Amino acid sequence: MEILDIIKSLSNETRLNILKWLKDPYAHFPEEELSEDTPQLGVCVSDIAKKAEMSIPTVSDYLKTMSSAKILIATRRGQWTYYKRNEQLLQDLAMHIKDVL
Amino acid sequence: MEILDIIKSLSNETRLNILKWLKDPYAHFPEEELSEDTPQLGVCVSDIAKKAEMSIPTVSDYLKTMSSAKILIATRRGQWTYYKRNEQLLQDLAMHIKDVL
DNA sequence: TAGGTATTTAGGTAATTACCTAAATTTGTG
DNA sequence: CACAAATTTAGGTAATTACCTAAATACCTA
Repeated sequence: MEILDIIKSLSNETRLNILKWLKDPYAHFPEEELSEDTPQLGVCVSDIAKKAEMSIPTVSDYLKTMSSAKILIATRRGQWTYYKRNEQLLQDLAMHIKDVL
Repeated sequence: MEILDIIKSLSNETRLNILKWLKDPYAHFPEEELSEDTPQLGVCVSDIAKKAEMSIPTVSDYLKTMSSAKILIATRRGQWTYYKRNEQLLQDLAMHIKDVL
């Protein structure tokens, strides 16, 4: 766990919001963008970009940064890339801050 | 707790190191820089700057940033400003990441 | 009050980050 | 294969952050 990369990937308001939205996609994305696979797969780049009101390339890069830091998990399915949270890493991060930092 | 400011104040390697050094000053600073007051007061700016091998103004600014985010607590004592960790806030941060983020 | 030490503030440059648009790539489909 | 949709990559500019030195301030003590 590269703590500095993880923290850096969280040090931006939009990225932090994305993380929160993905905690409960059903509460934050329109119904027609969700499916039964949403819990397993997460949400695709363009839907997240729309929610963030930012350009797709910017958000694509944010998501890539966050998955490099292992905060998000990417799944390519056809032409779509879905991103979901890495709950395990977030719990590890909390424990690390609690005990190590 | 302004989570974004807290995370930003941790998103730099030197600032992260300072936080760790202050967790146990006796393990990280030379004996002659420590006293019986160290646990209550923390360590002064110039000693931290020396340890970080960076200029005093830079470190002074880092420490100010961190205490604005409430991660550190500053105590002015004569001509010295001592900084110690805010353990409560760090625990709150860990819980916030665990439960809210 | 004078002079010394610790710190902070001001002001600067270099590096990094935050975005964007345009172009390239990947994948599905007729 | 050609074309369309989703994404990524490239390449750019503006804003922010990371440092530094010099100057100003705060506080001590003779």
